[in-house]
Amino acid sequence: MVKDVLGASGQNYLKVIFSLSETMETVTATRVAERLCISPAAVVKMAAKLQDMNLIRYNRKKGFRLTGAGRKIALEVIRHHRLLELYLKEALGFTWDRVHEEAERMEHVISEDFEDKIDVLLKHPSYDPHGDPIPAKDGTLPEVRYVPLSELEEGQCGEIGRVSDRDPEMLRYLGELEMYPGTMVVLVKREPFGGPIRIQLGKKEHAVGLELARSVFIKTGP
Amino acid sequence: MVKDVLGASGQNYLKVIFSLSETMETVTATRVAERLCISPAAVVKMAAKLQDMNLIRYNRKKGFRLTGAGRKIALEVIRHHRLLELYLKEALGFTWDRVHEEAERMEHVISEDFEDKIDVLLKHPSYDPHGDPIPAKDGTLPEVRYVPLSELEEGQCGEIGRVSDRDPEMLRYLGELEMYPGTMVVLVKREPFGGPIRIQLGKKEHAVGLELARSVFIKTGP
DNA sequence: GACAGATTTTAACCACACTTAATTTTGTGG
DNA sequence: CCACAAAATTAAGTGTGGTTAAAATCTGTC
Repeated sequence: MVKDVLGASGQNYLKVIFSLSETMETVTATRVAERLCISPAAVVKMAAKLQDMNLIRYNRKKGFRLTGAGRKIALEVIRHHRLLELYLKEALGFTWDRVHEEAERMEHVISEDFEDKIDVLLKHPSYDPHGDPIPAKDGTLPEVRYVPLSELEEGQCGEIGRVSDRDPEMLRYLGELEMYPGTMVVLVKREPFGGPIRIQLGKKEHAVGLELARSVFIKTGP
Repeated sequence: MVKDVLGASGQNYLKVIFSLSETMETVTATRVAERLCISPAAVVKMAAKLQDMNLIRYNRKKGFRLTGAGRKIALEVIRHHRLLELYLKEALGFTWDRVHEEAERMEHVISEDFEDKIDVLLKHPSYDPHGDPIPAKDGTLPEVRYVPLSELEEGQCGEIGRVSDRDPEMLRYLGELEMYPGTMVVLVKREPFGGPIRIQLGKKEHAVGLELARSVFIKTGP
């Protein structure tokens, strides 16, 4: 497998660079460092190595960009991660707030054979439990463009497309509110001055904080 | 988990020391080095560290001995390994010659939660696909004492208890011969001068080499 | 009891992936 | 244009887990 030239650490850099690229135009060393919880110095050092291996382009101004080879590896790792998340939930009964951590470790050690087997068992799924798209084996990634719940207009409704998987606490809370991908929400009212956002789910109404509303992404009209 | 004070490397030392102890009275640094495919020097160095951590006792004469804490960790890792082997075979359809390698990497990253979940799914199994006993969560290990097929008397028969899981080639070959744990064999004749051993399985007779016969272990009478 | 040949251990070194601290670069307000 | 803070980089050091080569220690034989 292409990625096997790299240790778990290098794989994580590529994965993080890829996902940061989806949100930001320029991915700086400092951003990567924050996401990986390491020092910027370490990132700069690894950057040189990854550039030598032709997996990324890096310069101060334009930040990190993945090369074709780098992107390929990033997608392989992300595919592992998301397939594992779904597998842990569906086959082993993990709750959705626990799958991220477990997948984070397993993604670097499973073989391609393992990957293929769970892919078949899950019937070639396209989305993980948090609504993130699972890259196909050929590197294709379903294009999704959601809008944060916090950006919805008052009265506007939509289906939850995905939720941020980074904070288990938040996931547990979202679970209590039954805010899963696929659920319909209506933004009832946005209280002013950083106040909560009132939303309706089915019959129930809830008031959720801005931080949470920024971590829930809505599939708006076609 | 107790073992989490150690990296994958340290865990492997304990695992290897444990399993070598089952066969040999004194486990020397050189034996451990061979098994781990590293230099004896590396083993001696790690030995000092593990001794500091109170996981082993080591001296030139008596070799390696696990302390209570060391044994506990070794059994945790072995439990992971064997549960994973069985899980990979039963739940994911891996063939028995491939499970060892995969489990070898996964055993160091799965959580206790993962362990518990596959244990339940497999209905608290006692043996892995090669017939090796799976340590219980409390550190209990079914006592098994088998005799190598190569030691059987001519005409003696018995049930295959376990086979060595180290060589995938051999496992594939054993699979072709349908020599799985649970299968009954009769030693028909032992050809002299390091010659093959003729055995009978069901209706079929085979001639197998000494190396193989030393890797298959027979459950003899009670 | 000396000595050859294995083992075992020590020593010096390497790669990896991080750290902190000091330095350099860069973008911006005054 | 200059100073200054923030960001990026370099430098030096750490811990882990390996290597090879040389030194020390055993072991068995004559």
